[in-house]
Amino acid sequence: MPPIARPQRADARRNYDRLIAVASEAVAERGADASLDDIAKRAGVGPGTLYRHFPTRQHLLDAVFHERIVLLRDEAARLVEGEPDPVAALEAWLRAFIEHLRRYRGLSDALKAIYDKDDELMIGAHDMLRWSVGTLLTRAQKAGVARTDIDGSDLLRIGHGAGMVVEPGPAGDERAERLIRLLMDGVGTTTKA
Amino acid sequence: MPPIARPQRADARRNYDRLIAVASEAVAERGADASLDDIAKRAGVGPGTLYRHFPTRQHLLDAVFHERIVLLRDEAARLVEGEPDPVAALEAWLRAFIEHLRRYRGLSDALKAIYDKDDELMIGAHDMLRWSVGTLLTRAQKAGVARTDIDGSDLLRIGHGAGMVVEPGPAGDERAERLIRLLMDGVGTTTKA
DNA sequence: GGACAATACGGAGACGGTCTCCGCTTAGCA
DNA sequence: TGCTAAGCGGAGACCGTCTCCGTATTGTCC
Repeated sequence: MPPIARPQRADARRNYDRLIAVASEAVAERGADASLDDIAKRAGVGPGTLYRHFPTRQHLLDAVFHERIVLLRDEAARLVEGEPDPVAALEAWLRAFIEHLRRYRGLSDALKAIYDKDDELMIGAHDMLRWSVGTLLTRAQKAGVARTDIDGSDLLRIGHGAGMVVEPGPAGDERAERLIRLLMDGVGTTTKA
Repeated sequence: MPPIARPQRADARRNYDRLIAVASEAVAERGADASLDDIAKRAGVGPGTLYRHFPTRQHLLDAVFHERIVLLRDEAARLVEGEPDPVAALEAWLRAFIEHLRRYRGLSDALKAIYDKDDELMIGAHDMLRWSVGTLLTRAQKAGVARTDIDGSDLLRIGHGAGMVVEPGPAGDERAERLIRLLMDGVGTTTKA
């Protein structure tokens, strides 16, 4: 799936951005099966416009996914900057990551695919995630408060698994919290060499 | 979602069983979105018949899910009987479990739901899974070769996460193997108190 | 600011999957 | 063999997907 270039004309760009924003809501509300015609309608454009910008549902989902990952990277950057405790920072980011997975459940296939796909969007997402978790984990490891026999990829994958297994909404909040504590437990140096 | 009683008349029962068998194939091949009319056609019945037995797609998926879980329980029983090494038995079952998840990817939502749903089918599935993993794990724990601070539920959940994160087909085989080894590593008594 | 490409829009409609309704068929029983 | 309850199945309404192409808008050049 080749990446779709960002459109040039002002009206096109406006519609493009709007579609992503509306789709983002729709995916959170109704999952990956949200009606595309409905998304187009809510964005105030015709179906033709949606399909020109995003030839398949997957293109649209990928774009939404990318947008959410940007937010997660920003969160990581903020934590590196503003949270001096490396463990607290890592935990906060993992919490945000798992929240993302629970809320945008329909996007978890996209996350699974970042390892394989090779278009610009997905490579970008992969890099951002690696940077986020890598930076936070390395910092904790250098401070001697995280075991050194795991890497960002491990943490990402296990966080992914955890996020997918916990239902969204308040119903799963407590279980999510338990899993996060378990994970952080496993990351700490006190647990294992 | 109330459970659907198994039909009584011979022809109805024949169609019911056939639909599940065909649906099972279809889900493995095309995922949870497989066309229901197509499943009906492949089973040699009209769509009306399918929808009478399984009012919603979820009913059909649940039935297929239940059938697969029966097989996993049988596998556990066989291992308890025929594999004297408790660790090897547990590992073999986990491998089968993860294989199931990779192959019947579309059923993972059903697995997630067994904790909440309260119809007969799902309670049965939950019990069978708990029995399977519980029996194998307890045996290993009693033999002193598995840590005692985890229970079947933990193992089920973590196996679930692992199975969902690895792509199906030969492409993911190696990664699946790595995760299984990691899991078994974590289960062993050498690792943790 | 007018005119002209180039770019983009949008909705009618074909297509395919979902699900229902109800007239017809069959199994099982006496 | 005849009766009746149970079950069958397909026509068709409905809804979401996606395309095609006539129309509209943008940006540019003078």
